[in-house]
Amino acid sequence: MNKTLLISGPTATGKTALAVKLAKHFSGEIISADSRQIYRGMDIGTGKDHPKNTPIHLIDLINPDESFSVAQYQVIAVKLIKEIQLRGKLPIVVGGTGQYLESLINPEVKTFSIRPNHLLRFILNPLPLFILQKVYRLLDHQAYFRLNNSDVQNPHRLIRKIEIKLSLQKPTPVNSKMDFFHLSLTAPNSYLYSRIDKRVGERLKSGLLQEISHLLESFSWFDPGLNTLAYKEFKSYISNPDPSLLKKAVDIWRFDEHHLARRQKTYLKRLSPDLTIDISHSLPWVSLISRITKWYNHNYEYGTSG
RNA sequence: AGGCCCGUGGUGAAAUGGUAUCAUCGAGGUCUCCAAAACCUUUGUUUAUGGUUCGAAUCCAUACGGGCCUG
Repeated sequence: MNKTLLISGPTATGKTALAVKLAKHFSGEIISADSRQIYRGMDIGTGKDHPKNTPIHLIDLINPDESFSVAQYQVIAVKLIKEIQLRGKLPIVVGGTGQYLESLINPEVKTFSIRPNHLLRFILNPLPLFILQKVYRLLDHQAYFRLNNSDVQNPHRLIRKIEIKLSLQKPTPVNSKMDFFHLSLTAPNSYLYSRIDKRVGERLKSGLLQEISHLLESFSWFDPGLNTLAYKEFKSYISNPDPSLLKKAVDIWRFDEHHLARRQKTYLKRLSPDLTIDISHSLPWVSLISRITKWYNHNYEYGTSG
């Protein structure tokens, strides 16, 4: 049994609620693929509004002053998926972090195994873009000219590419062969935006600002966790609680959420889901269940290329 | 009603009479260790009608819209 159900979708599409229902129906266990819900204590802003009686794996893994990466996620998630499958249950991966999902769908890519070189990053970080371009061009002339217009101007991506090029490690892929069913939720932008705006108001009311103040007792704005939507926008307001700054912060937060939803949509489109459901229409529950059941019961032992 | 200001993309601003620019929103995209990150591309503008001028967002007139002051 190597079946794994994937539920993706931009923010505010109700992925978790659907996952909980499907977990009951198929006797599954939920695994989060969310790069922000891994932070402990960041609950309201990242939307950890999960039902208490349903356990969710891979949330609350680290403190806001620690950093985490896809490479780590990939290793932990693959291991966990296998464990759940051995227990005879269906792993249901739920999340909106496209890169995390992609690391499970395409595990054969090897560069994740090349570890970060913090000294190198420290040296390269302050350098201007054109120097980074020059360095990478010297290291790998052909690859440099194959870069697209977006990547060639992206310092982070250039630094990572230089790091890989200079690494002495031998790249090794993660071993994982799985049968995924990728269900993706979506909706028109205007529909998502109004849901987001409503949710923003609710999160403020449920005490987001108190959560931020509480976090700041132990952590700082420089910590990676606090550089997150729903938190970073309040930096200036927290240091100077002026009502006009609050309104500004909330507006920017809303726009950041809209922007996020759009980027998530483009990323998830690229992953070509097996089934995409528009949540602005009513959910076709019966046909959805039968579709998943069909996949779940189908045996791939012979006759398919895998 | 009179007087004085002001009208530039959806929003906020810039432009000695000389190619209307920038930010933001909006839209599309890139992607295998910051990914809720970082980066790229892009639609859209001088309130209207006249006038002066080789040339008007800019100067003038009128209308319309807004603000402030006075009654």
